[in-house]
Amino acid sequence: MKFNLIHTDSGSKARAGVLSTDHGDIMTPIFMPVGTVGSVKGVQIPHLKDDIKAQIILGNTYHLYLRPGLEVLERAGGLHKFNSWERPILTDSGGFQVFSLKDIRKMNEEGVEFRSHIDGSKHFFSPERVMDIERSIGADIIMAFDECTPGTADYNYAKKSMERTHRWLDRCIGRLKETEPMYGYEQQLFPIVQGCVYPDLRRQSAEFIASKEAAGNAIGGLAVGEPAEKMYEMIEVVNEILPTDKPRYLMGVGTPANILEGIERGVDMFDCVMPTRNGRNAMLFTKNGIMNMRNEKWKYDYSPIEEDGASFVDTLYSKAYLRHLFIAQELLALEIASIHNLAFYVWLTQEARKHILLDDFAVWKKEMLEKVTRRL
RNA sequence: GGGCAAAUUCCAGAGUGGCCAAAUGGGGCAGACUGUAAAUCUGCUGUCUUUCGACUUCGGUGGUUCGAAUCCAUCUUUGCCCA
Repeated sequence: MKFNLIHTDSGSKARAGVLSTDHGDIMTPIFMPVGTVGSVKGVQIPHLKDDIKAQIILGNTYHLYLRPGLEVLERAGGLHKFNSWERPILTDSGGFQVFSLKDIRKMNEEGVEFRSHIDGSKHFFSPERVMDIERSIGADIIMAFDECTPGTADYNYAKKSMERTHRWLDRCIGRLKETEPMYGYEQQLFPIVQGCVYPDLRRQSAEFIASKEAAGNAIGGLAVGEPAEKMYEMIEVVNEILPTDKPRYLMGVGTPANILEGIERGVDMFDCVMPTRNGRNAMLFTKNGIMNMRNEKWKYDYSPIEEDGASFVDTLYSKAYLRHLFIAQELLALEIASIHNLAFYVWLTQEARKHILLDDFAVWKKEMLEKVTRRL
């Protein structure tokens, strides 16, 4: 895996680069659609590839481990073969599930005991176990097993949690050294910076993570309950320390505005469920603002979903028609909205890249930010 | 022609003397959603008012009662049954 930093914007910290993997290149900054259980909900591979122009998608270790299970994935030859996505894949480790499924877990130094949200069965994840599972899934980029600290955590908890994430990281690295990729291509571990909203913890964590000299580094534990301004401040603190010659991945973020702010502060990779989940709930993101497609105001609006939109769905279908599909609870509504939002998100990051290369990112971003946050 | 049953707020449908502006579901309107336990969840949905509250509603009309969607009379409409 190689990261080639092509240009850094002169008016900001925004960067354009190319991350090369055995499944192809990724033009950063990039938005990565989330495909938790091995599918980007509601979107078929050809649309993902040719229309949305996704360059890399996510999968989730916790979910794939529970269903379909490792046996199915291994016999398929890994997740790429199983879901027919031949481009790069990144797997999250289950660290976020430790956070979001907190009612059905027990955590200690060794790892985390979960109850399956599907059938209640007991399972145990340790850093070593998670690395083995990520080997079986076979993603190009595999995330370290961390604890995603809530944004509201107090200093002491945040510190302890961060230190445990660091110890777990060493165990992840150790395990990967003992094992080999299963399917003949490279897998690289991205460690995760924690530290909640406390600048000194974030600095400490960023230094620890940077010292591991991983192929790429992630910033976790943001957009989990803290104010957006805190998040931006933490990104700045961390990116002061993380190496410039490695990609930086801001996990789970976010709104189009969050992404623009992240890029401006030197983030290269993003993922978020927002375009798909909110899309399924009738929220459309466009370069001119946000639309709730269930609103009555679109009832007789036969204009395209988005003029000059990033996807074929934008001009093929009208606002009134898409509204009708949502009101009638037609499956097609979910598909159209998901395709639209994902295409917009990928377009937004690739457009940012274009302006970084033109060296006018800061100007473009300011204008875009204003448009993208409007409510239509 | 005779008999029986029923008419409730946008729809369906509870309610059978005061706790009823009226359950519940649907529909409608709006909001939330950030490393996906989410095609999910929340709020509002007679009128006026910021709230408190006031006012008008349960097919029509007229009664009984301190008080009626609920009881009585009658009319209208609908459904079912018998000729």
